[in-house]
Amino acid sequence: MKTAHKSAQITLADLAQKLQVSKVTISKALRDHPDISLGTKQRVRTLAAKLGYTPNYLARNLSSQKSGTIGLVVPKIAHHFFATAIETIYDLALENNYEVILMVSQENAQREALHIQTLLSMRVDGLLISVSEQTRDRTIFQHLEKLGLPTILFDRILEGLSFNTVTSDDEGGAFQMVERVIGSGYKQIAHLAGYFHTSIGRLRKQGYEKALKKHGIPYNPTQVLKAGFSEKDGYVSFMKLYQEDNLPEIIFAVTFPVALGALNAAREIGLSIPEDIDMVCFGGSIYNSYLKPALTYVAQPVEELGRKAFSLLLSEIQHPESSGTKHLVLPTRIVQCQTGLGRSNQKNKHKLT
Amino acid sequence: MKTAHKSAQITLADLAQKLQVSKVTISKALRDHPDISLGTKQRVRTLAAKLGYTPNYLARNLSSQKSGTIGLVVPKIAHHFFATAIETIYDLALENNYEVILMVSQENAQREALHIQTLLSMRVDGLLISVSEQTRDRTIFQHLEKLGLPTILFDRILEGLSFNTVTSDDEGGAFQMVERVIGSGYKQIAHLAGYFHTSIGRLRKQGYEKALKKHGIPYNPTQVLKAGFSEKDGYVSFMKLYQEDNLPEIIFAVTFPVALGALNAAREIGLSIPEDIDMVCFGGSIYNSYLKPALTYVAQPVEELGRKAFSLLLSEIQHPESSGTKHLVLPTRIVQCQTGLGRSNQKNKHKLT
DNA sequence: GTGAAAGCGCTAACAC
DNA sequence: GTGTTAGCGCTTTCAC
Repeated sequence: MKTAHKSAQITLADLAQKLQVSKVTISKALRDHPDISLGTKQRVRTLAAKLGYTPNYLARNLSSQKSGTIGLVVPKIAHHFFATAIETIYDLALENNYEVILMVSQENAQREALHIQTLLSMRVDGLLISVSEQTRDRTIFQHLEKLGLPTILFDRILEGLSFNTVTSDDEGGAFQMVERVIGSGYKQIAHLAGYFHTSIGRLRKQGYEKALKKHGIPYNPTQVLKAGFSEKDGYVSFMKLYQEDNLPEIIFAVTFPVALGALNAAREIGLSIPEDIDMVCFGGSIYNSYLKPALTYVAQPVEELGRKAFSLLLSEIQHPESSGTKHLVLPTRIVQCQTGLGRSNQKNKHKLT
Repeated sequence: MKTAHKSAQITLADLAQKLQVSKVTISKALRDHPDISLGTKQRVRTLAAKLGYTPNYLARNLSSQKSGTIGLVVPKIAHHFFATAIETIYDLALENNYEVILMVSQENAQREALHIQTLLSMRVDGLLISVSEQTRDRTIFQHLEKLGLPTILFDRILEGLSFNTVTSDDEGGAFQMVERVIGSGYKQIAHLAGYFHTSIGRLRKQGYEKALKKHGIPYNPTQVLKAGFSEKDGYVSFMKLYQEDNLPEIIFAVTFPVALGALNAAREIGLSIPEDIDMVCFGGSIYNSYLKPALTYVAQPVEELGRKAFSLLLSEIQHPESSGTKHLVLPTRIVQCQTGLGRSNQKNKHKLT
């Protein structure tokens, strides 16, 4: 038999009555306010603990006009980058006495807008957002801008707005990687790209392009496939190249999941990597080292990114007046594994045309 | 230059004033209350949209005494099982007009208790919890019981409490897997187990034990290593077996991450799988198919588990009086991949002692 | 159809 | 040190 739920929640008034003092005294005692004597504090706390009193967050924050809460919006959760960033941010929030409310847009722009609305209605003190791959409509973001709610965009950002941002060096990382690949002797380098309306998609492609240009390799638009950031996208793009008989010597995938999808497609077709076709990507995973072959990739400073995003947000919350938009770009580095080592590693070419 | 934040949040009163009606009218109009005429509703909504009015969740829920929010507490986020469960639950919540507040305990019991407290103070309508591997102190759970707050434990549960639970058939799945392994000709089967104070740890070990017993294989305590559920634990346990010169023919790991850690250790030592030592585990991952070898594993009905947990919670919230504790146990199935196929696959034994 | 009054549980400002 | 008085922004009776 269960106790009816409603009846069980103790309030300040209950404590006040039991102790024959006013609600204010209880409230102050519980918050360790200097006004209250030690003895009273003790008695209050003891009773509160005994009765299992839990302050009502809604009432407290409504009354005090602050929430102690930040909103975190990410496109996905089952993804090394976001899972790590989320954990970092949770840790920092805990240290700084903030609660974080996490919302997952599932790469869906409508859902993203909905979640931001909810967070707004919860009156969070600030927002940390990594934009979905589908986001084109900026209405909700402009609304945020107008509100002046402290908001940091991280990793996947929207340009041309006044938010502070923290990103990896997407263009530079891609450039470096493609340059290295060229250095390994490759000339036909396909790019399984992200959408170009998304910052990381466009920038990584730009890095790719610049590296080609620098080394006098012509840009071949049929080998740049614009799609999303998921496994499925990588699979589809690889298959498209294959069906068009347009497979390159090496693939540079825009994200780790995309590379995984491509790997999967290659395996289905019966091509082995890196012998038949080589592959590198932007972004890693804890699972990469277990792959055969482990992919050479551009490593992002994920934790650093989470930390910077959080601390920027914190300072925005604490000093709302400080002007001047900041755009932090954190350096990436290449982690050399078993791919991208060059044509000498290829036992045979995949096409005999 | 940013607008000061505080000033920008519109309230019911603002709308009421602009429209020269009372706050109540606005409130009702916004909630589509039948009291209000269509014309008024229209005017109210138009203005609200124009001004970017966002109802204050805190005030609304404090006043109405319900939150429309459920709390979700999981041990980890970067783990296939939880990531999937979380996404499923988020989807269902959205469909049913609930917000979910996610808290991650990071396998830390204190943090778990803290988070449950916070959720309580947020006055969530119900709780979905998967218990951390470190949880021994049940105080907070007993408190929940006393409160009568609708609470469902899923996957990692605590026994002997009155909560409804949803789990995979941990014992049955383990039994089946070990029986199959025995059928493949193995006799020396080590179990990298979880903590036995955790439901899944104890039950999976029980399944392992029962299968051995049924087939007349003596239980060897030195080959059952009690540890956590993470990669690190798998690594350490494997190394321990190795250093004690006590490696078995095959390993049955309590979770996928544990298997991964063991895999890692094996690789470091220079043992190949499944040739030198074979390995299977409980629970899969989207990355498994990319492993070399892909591990044969006991698949859990993750989404189903999330769905059932959510719907149990919903019915508890809606019919708090219904008594009788339910313990749903969902069947698992074995996914045969490239391991656990038998000694005929082993090129050579790893020990020549 | 609409609105006035009361109150959700708490905190802030100011007395005493 | 402690308590009184007013709200926070909203919803809920219950009149009109």
